[in-house]
Amino acid sequence: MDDSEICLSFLVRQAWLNMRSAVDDALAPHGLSVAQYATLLVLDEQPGASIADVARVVASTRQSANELLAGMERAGLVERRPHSRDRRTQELNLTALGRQRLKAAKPSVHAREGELEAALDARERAAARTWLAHMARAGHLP
Amino acid sequence: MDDSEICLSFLVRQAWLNMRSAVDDALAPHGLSVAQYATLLVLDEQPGASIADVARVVASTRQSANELLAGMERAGLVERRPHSRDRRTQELNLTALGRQRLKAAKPSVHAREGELEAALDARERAAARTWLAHMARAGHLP
DNA sequence: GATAGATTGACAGGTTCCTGACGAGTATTT
DNA sequence: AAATACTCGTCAGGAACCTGTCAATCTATC
Repeated sequence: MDDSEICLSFLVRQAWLNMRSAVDDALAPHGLSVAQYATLLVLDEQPGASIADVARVVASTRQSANELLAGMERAGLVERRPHSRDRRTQELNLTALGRQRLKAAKPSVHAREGELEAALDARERAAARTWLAHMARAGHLP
Repeated sequence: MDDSEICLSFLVRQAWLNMRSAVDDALAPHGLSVAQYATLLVLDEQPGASIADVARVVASTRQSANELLAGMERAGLVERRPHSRDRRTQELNLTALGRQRLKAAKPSVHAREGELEAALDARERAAARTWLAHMARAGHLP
């Protein structure tokens, strides 16, 4: 295939774009964007996290996370209240609605992703995962 | 394994973000952005392509490609002239400068990418490539 | 304790990319 | 030949994200 000439980065980009739109489609019926879904995932695993925490986990910036969370608060998905000990930060927590939406959306996302890689065998899937995990982390050590 | 809990898409996103910044660093000395480099690659392989062609290959839109190409024309990297047969479209071609920049930058990009996945063996790299190629194409059938 | 350094959330401004629409030109159908 | 349906490049406007900066606050060192 002619993809051998093309840069490896662009192959990763195409894969990401394609998966993103697939997940977006799966998320649309639940009224969530991909970024919002990611934020819900983070806050479900780390309740009480700060805006900066969320930004770090999703590899974004404090500002982007701030704007995103403002919208999510307006939608009643999350709740921000002052931190008990650190007066700079805010504690972020899922609301009941946020938890419910996440619980409802998660199977759809997993199903859509599984559907995409259904044609590949377990060995390739596992190898891809280790490859991706490495590429996501490589270059941060020096 | 905490990777099983996290969404697969986000792993791909992180890998793409990481590779993108690495390639960006490799490209900076040559005065090129990632998008410009991609466009140079496309026009080197398909001389005389139109704006819409470029947009299709890099999975972007005509408008984005148009803006990008306007800047590259200003920088003297590409040249746009009216198509000989179709009066709607423009023929895009690399200038001598564009070809020279591409030739100079390509080894840097390949070196940086190879450096990133240096710790992985050939089997994993090959499996990742087929996985990525599949994920970049899956879901276009319906 | 006091002071320097780092961190948090917010504001302004800019970049990049996208959606939607338009006129001009081409391809396809009747 | 005429009408319809595409496709082309481009303009207007907006969404998403980033950098740079700021005061307020916490942490660490002297």
